[in-house]
Amino acid sequence: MTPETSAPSPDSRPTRVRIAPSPTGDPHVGTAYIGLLNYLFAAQRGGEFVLRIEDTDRTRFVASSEQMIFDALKWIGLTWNEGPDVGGPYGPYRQSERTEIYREHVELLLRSGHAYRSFETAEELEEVRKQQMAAKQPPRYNGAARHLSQEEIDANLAAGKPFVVRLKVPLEGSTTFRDELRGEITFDHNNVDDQVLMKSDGFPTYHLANVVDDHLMRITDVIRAEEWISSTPKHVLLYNAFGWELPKFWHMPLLRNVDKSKISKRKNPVSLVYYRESGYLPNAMLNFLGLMGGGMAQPTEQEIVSKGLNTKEGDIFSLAEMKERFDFQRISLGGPVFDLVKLKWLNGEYIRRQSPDEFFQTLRQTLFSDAYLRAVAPLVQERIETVGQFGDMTGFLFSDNVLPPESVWLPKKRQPEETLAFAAEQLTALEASTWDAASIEAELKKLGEAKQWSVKENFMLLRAILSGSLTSPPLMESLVVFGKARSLDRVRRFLETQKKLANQRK
RNA sequence: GUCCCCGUCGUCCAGUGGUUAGGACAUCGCCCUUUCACGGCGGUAACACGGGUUCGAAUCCCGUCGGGGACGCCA
Repeated sequence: MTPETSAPSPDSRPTRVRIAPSPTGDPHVGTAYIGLLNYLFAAQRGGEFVLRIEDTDRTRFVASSEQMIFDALKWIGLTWNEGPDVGGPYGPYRQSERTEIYREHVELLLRSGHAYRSFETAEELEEVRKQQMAAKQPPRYNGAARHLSQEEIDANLAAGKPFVVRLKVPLEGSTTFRDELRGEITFDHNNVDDQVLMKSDGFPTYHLANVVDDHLMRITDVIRAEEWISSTPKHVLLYNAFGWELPKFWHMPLLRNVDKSKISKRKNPVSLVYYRESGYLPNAMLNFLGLMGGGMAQPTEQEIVSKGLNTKEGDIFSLAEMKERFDFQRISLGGPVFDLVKLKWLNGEYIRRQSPDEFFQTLRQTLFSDAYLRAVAPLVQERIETVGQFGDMTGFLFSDNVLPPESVWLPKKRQPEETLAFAAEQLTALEASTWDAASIEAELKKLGEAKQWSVKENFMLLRAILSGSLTSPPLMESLVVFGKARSLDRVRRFLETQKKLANQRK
């Protein structure tokens, strides 16, 4: 293990960091947050920032996601030196294109006795896990396959039985690693599971792929979210098994919902697409993310005086200033709440600082872009008699705060409670739906049938939530044009508001 | 439940043994203003608790409590 020392980094390798998003859906604010941190870290040390796509999960793979991630990161102003789109000397940068590499490395581990094949099915494991939970035991793999004889293994292999490869965690002892922000962290090996390294479909899990890639890509500092701390011992064990030098680990605090739980789409808009489409400015978003965790030193009294700063200026800074002053050692470890109220204030500051022409350009590029107007126009062309009526019909597509009164959203033969419950179901159905008119309609109808809601009741409720009115352009088309991220948010906000109102009445 | 991490106003951050515990957002009041917003001024509001260490603890140590994360053939 590395001896404890406060001397400058023993390895004089050039700094290389990476962001490794998984293309499973919309680009996430957490990705932007960790991306920003990695970007700054590299920029401050003259290092390289690598973008690697972790697409080893076939079941959750979303084809459109990768491009959306690129676009979203570029939108907030981050660029990378190496990645699937720009190439680089350590490619390929898509894990699905590196399967041969992982196969070779698994073979190495198998041969050196650091890993073993395991033939249980996912169902069998699930069963065991349930029993363990019921018996209040920690849910863990029991290590049965460790004891398979070579004959048994060969027989299973010959029979074509699917298998996974697991890490053989030592039964005794513990693993200690250094977190650059927290100091040493120790895990007893009896609390570390025999992690699956390669799935039965031949794809590696994150744990194997990230270690192999980080090493091969010469990553010096692993800057990732705190949720990874408990699997870091597995990674350390892997580095040791391969005989590789450890990178430094920096675990960043997790962004939180208002209730302090890990930020999630159920409780907070997390899609960068949502923020872009709702008219948040990219530099405001980046500034806000820089505020999370407190890595930016506040300006000193002298700076405030010499630069003539307002007191609130301490919270307002650009990417360039972050490169200059952001200090990783200052990061506070309490998980910061992603507070939309403050984000909105910050965004307002940025809007007010734009010149009239800049603001005009912002409008033309967002809410009044040609693309958006082109999409909205066909919804109303045959429904209006003067162009002046355009706003009357489409206001909800240009508004942020649409909230129908109960007289509008409550169907005649329904109670408020069952209606809100159904709206929550609609939200779930919409979340799961592909975003085109036919798919949305099918999902909603399926739900209506299951819950005994007529098509009319079903669609009118959603129409009321989306448009705030009983009259609107065609529902499905409106949803499509308004966009998935914003539509979901509108339903979510409707439900939250009604919940609050109900609580007030009590 | 087990393991790990964390703990200053409602929220985001300052504070690294001696401060009237500071700023920003939010909130409340006043001013500006035809309205709203912006802007200006002011107020309410926090060291989770209990033990130590020390002349002195928000700051150091221990415990309790609280919050969070992980415990997947997801990342």
